Amino acid sequence: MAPSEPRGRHSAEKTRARIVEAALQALRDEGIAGISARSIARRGGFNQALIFYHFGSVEGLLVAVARSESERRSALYAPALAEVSSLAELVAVARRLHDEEFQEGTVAALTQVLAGAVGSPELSRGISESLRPWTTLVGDTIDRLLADTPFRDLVPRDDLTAAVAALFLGIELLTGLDTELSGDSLFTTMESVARVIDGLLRSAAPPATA
Amino acid sequence: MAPSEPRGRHSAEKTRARIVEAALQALRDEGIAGISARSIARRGGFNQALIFYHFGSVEGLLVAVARSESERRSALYAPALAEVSSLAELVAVARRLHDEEFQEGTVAALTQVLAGAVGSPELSRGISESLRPWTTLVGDTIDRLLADTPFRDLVPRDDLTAAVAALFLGIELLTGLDTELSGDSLFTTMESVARVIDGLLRSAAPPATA
DNA sequence: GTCTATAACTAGATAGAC
DNA sequence: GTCTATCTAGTTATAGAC
Repeated sequence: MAPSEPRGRHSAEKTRARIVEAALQALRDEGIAGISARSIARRGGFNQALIFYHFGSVEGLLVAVARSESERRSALYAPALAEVSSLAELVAVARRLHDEEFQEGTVAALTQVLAGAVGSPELSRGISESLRPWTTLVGDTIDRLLADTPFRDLVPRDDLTAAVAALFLGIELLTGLDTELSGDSLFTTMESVARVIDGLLRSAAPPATA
Repeated sequence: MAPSEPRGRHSAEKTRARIVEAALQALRDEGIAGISARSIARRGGFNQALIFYHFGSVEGLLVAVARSESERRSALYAPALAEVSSLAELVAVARRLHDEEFQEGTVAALTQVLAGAVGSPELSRGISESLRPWTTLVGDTIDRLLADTPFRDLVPRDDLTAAVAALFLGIELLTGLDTELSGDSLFTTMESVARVIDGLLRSAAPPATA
C-alpha cells in the first residue's frame, strides 16, 4: 500500500515525516474526536489527498504515528532505562520522560490514538504492534528490577509492565482535564513513595504471601 | 437549556435516561471517534433530534453521561469504600468495581469521554465537575488510609487519589487493545503486591525521607 | 415531547490534470 | 509525487407538523 520512489522533487520519506508530524499535532490539540484528513492537512499545509496516497487511509496514518513515536521514544530512553536499578530510579526516568514529552504532547497524542482504537479492530491490531518496541523495552527493565525483590516470584512481569504503562497513560489522560492536577507534583510524590518502598524492601525479609 | 414538563405521554426524565443509556453504549462500542447524534439515536431507537431537544448538543449529552455514571458509582461503592482500612482492601474494592463494570463497559465509556475532552474546554469543564462526587469519595477513602502509614506526611492526598484514578483508567484504556492483557490477572497481581506492602508497612518504623 | 424534513456543512476517498 | 475537482455519504442543528 505504500509507494516507494525516492527520486521526485520531494522525497516520499520527507513528506511522510511531515504528515506524521502534522497528525501528531492534530491529535494533541484537537483529540481523536476532532481528527480528519482535512484537519491534519490544514495543520501541515499540504493537501488532504496526500494522506491517502502515502498511508491509504486516516487510520493507516494513525498507526504510523504510533509506530514513529514508539521507535523514537525507545531509542531516546533505552540508555537511561538500562541503568535503572531501583524503583525510585524507574520513577525518575518516568519523570524525565514526562517532563520532556508533556510539553510536546506526544504522550497525550498516544492516549488519543489508543482511545480511537476502540471500535476499530484494524486500528487496535496496528497500534498494539506499533507499540511493541516500547513495551518490550519497559518490560525488560521491570524484569531486571523485579529480580532483586521479594516480588520476584509473586508478580508476573507483564502485569507490572501493563500497570506502569497504564499509570503513565492515565496520568496524561487526567492532566488533560483542566483540573488542578499537576504532573509535576504527582511525579514528585511518586518519587518519595518509591524511595520509601525501596527502603522497606532493603530492610525486609521476603514476606509471607497469601 | 433543559426542559421540564413531566406531563406528556412520555416523561422527560425517562426519555433523558434512555438517551443517556444509548450514549453510554455507543461510547463503549464505537468510541468517542465514532460518536454522533445519529449513531446514538440508532442504538436507542429514537430520533436524533431528541438529543438536541433534551441536551442542547452532543457534548451536552456526554457531560450528562459522565455525571450520571459518577453519581451511580458513588452510591454503589460508597459503603464498601467506607470500610476500607488497608491497601489490600482498597485494591479489592477496585477489583470488584472492575469485575462488575468491565463487562458493562462503563469505565471504558468514561475513558472515551475523557479523551473527547481534549480540544474542547467546555467539555473539559463539564466533565471534571461531573466527576466530583466520585473523586471526592475516593479522595476521602485514601485520606483515611494514609492516616495510619509512614506516608502520612509525605504524600499529598490529591496526588495519590489522582494516581489511583489514573491507574484505573489507564488499565481500561489498555485492555481496550486486543492485547493479551487481562484485567483479571492484573488485579490479582495488584492484590498480592498490596498485601506485601501492607505487611512491610506494619513491620516497619517510619522510614527516612529524602 | 416526538417526529419528518431540510439547510448548511464536513467526512473519506478517488480520478485525473500537472 | 502533489494538486484540483468531485462523488457519496455522513454530520450538527433547526423549523415546523403532529
